[in-house]
Amino acid sequence: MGSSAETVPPFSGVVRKRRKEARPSELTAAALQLFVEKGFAATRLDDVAAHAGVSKGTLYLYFDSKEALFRAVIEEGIVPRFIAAEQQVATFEGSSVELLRYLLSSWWQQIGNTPLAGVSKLIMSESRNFPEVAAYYHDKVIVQGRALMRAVLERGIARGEFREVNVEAAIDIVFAPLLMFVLSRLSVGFCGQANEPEAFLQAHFDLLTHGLCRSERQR
Amino acid sequence: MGSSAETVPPFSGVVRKRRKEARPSELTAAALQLFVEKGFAATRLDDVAAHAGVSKGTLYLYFDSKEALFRAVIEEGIVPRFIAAEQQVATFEGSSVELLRYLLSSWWQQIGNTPLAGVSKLIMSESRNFPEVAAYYHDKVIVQGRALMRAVLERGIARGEFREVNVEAAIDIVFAPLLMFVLSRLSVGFCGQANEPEAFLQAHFDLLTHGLCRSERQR
Amino acid sequence: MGSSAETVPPFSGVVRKRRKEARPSELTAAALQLFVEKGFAATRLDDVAAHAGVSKGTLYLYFDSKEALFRAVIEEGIVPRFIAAEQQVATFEGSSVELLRYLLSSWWQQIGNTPLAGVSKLIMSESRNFPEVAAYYHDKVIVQGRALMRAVLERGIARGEFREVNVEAAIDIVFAPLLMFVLSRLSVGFCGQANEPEAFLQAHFDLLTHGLCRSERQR
Amino acid sequence: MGSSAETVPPFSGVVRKRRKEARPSELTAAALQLFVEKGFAATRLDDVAAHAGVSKGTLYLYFDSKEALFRAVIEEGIVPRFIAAEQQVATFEGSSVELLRYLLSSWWQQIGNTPLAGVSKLIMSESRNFPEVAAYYHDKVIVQGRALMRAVLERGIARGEFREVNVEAAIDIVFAPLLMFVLSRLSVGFCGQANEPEAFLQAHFDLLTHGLCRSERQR
DNA sequence: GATGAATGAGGATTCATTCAT
DNA sequence: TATGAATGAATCCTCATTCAT
Repeated sequence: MGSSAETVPPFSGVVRKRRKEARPSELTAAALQLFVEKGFAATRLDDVAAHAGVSKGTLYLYFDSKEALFRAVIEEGIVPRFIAAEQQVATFEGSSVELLRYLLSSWWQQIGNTPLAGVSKLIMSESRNFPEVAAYYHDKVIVQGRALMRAVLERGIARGEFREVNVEAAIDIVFAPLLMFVLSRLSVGFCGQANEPEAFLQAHFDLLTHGLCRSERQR
Repeated sequence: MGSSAETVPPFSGVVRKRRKEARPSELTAAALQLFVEKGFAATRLDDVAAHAGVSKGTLYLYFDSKEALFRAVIEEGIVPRFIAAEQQVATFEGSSVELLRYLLSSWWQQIGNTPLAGVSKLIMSESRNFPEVAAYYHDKVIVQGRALMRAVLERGIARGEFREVNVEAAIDIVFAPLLMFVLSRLSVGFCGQANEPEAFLQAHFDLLTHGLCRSERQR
Repeated sequence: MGSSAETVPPFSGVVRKRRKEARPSELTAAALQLFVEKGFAATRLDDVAAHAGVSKGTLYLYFDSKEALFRAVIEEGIVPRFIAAEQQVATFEGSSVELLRYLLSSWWQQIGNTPLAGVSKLIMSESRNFPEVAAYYHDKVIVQGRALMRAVLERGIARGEFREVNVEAAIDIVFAPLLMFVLSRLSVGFCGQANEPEAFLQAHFDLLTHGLCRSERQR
Repeated sequence: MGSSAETVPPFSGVVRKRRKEARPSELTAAALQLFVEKGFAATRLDDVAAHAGVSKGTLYLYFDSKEALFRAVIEEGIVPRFIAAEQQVATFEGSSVELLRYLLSSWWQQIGNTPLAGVSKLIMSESRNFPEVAAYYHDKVIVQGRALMRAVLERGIARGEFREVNVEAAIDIVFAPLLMFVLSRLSVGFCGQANEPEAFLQAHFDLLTHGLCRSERQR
């Protein structure tokens, strides 16, 4: 099989590389860290190799090029747990507020508070340079994630729990503080309190559900 | 400094030696665009020069190095209109909701919807590579901006218009959707509807003030 | 001067990774030649690499910069054989004239008539541009060499063989014709007879010991 | 006028440049100083212009190129006083020792101890890069100077004042300490006592005429 | 004549990529 | 499979040279 797909394979192709299974995740982990820290162009493969404890040449046993490594980092960073999550949303029994809280909390624990959060920054920084990768990420993550949140919001509206808000906008507005918090952490204290995630999450949830205003007439 | 040819070069056929004063901002404008699009490291100075309509060497008449150009881009992108804004906040007569809307709307019109928005993305992407620049930006922009928003929120709370929220967190939460919207636009459609800013802003404001939930008991 | 393998690597098919230890001195040798010929600034690293039979980038595997290469050239060009020589001077049994002749002859054979002579020209040409390197050379070579010659002259004076001359000046005066001869060769026939070193050395020695004048009363 | 002298004029041509007379000697003086200090290639015309107190462009009013400036520096640095000197040698009445001393002393005062001394260093450093200039200098200065010294030495030998030395070698040997002293000064203390020219000259003359050895039998 | 902004070819340096071991 | 020496294209930066003023 190594014979055919030598040249640049289509990004979303199935068989990108022999030895795909053998790819040490140390390599992509090291790459993710450095790409997030310095950006793609400013990261040297020497450094990636050093961080992973291998020699420079070894990288090329597993990845055809720096760009292929980038793609692998993104691919590997995509957690396709959406189907399970969709199932949970569909069968959730509690209130929509509880469902929302559960979802945000899950995201934080499984992505936002892990190295995977870096993928978000990476996509944001590099998407103009790698449109196909960005498109891939968009389809696999953003569209899916938005669908999930859309389901939650529509559930709440349908059940009379939520107001009839602009759902498409609300999806982004709900995610935005989490993403900003994460991006801020990966930059250099973009936000104010990059140190108390729990309090921040709690405050976000509180504001989201209650709104800022004290009572009807203040609005 | 001649009276006429302040901005656009006078349409005399050839323009050798335009205005030495105007040149730098043409260069930083081109640089901002490309830095935002490709990132600092991936931007070639040749390209910057070409975009500005000058030759490579000309850049070095105004900036000592690529890094100095980056610094200039950030510095020039900092709008120190905070003092005036502070004054306005201090003397504002209307409700805090109106004040908040005014502030967000102003930011959108004067920064978010202009090329200056790129500076935010730039800082986010490159702050790890340029800590001093990031620190400078932090002091001049983030701290100031947060102070402004803090004043608004505290005003609302003091006047009984706003609930007693976690102010520090709220500051970030209020800004986050605007920033994400902007970052999304500068990336590749990170959010969903990167095309209807007004609706998005309106939805954000609505959600912010009213909250998601229909009534007290839903929460 | 061997006919065949001057430039071409030994006839094993390909020569990747020769001897990592031998490489640097091949590079400095090439660099010395070109630095002497063209001067530091006018020498292109491309040329140095080509002369050494490697590619441009290879230079940077061994030297951090062009300046580092220059320093290495000088350092490698320093022959610390002074201690042995000092010993010889201290224990020499013959006349001081013989000792002097021996010393000059040694210098000629071991330095003046070898590529190392180029180091002298290099130091002379570039010392203003590389003060620390010049200082290093001064300490390691000039001071040591002068000490050696001083010992010889003072020996001769002490033993009544030499007149009581101005020793410090004499040191330089003794060396000057040798150095000039060498510099002349490396330039473009600065002196007259750059072709008969032996005769020149002999004439210098003769003049040095006998003086120009025929007899006492001519002076 | 731009039509005629466009192309590279032969170096020794008569009409090299219009405006030759008008050439401000500040320019060549500044150039000489910097060429001697840094070498030709490492000297920036900006610096030359700044040292001369003019703008960069002004240099090109007087010299077609950097190389032309170099040529002018050398040309201007050549003191064609040899004919007068030859006359003096031919008609000198005193002893050859006195004549020799007079000559060395004159050289020191008129060249060695003036900025013109730099020309020697320049020629030595750059002759390989400018063979025609070196050839020109050789013909105008070295050949003439050697002829002068040859005349003195042959006069002394003919009159029985000097021993029958190897004249061609002796010429260089006589000049070498002076040149080295000068080169040393222009470098960075190549010799030992770059600070007492008179003593050095005296010592050189003493050694030259008397020789190093105390008496006949020491030799 | 004089200026200095503008140019762009040239050279130092970096780093992704290759390949013999 | 793993290595790291070697490569050379790409890019930053310099500076001699030009030319409109």
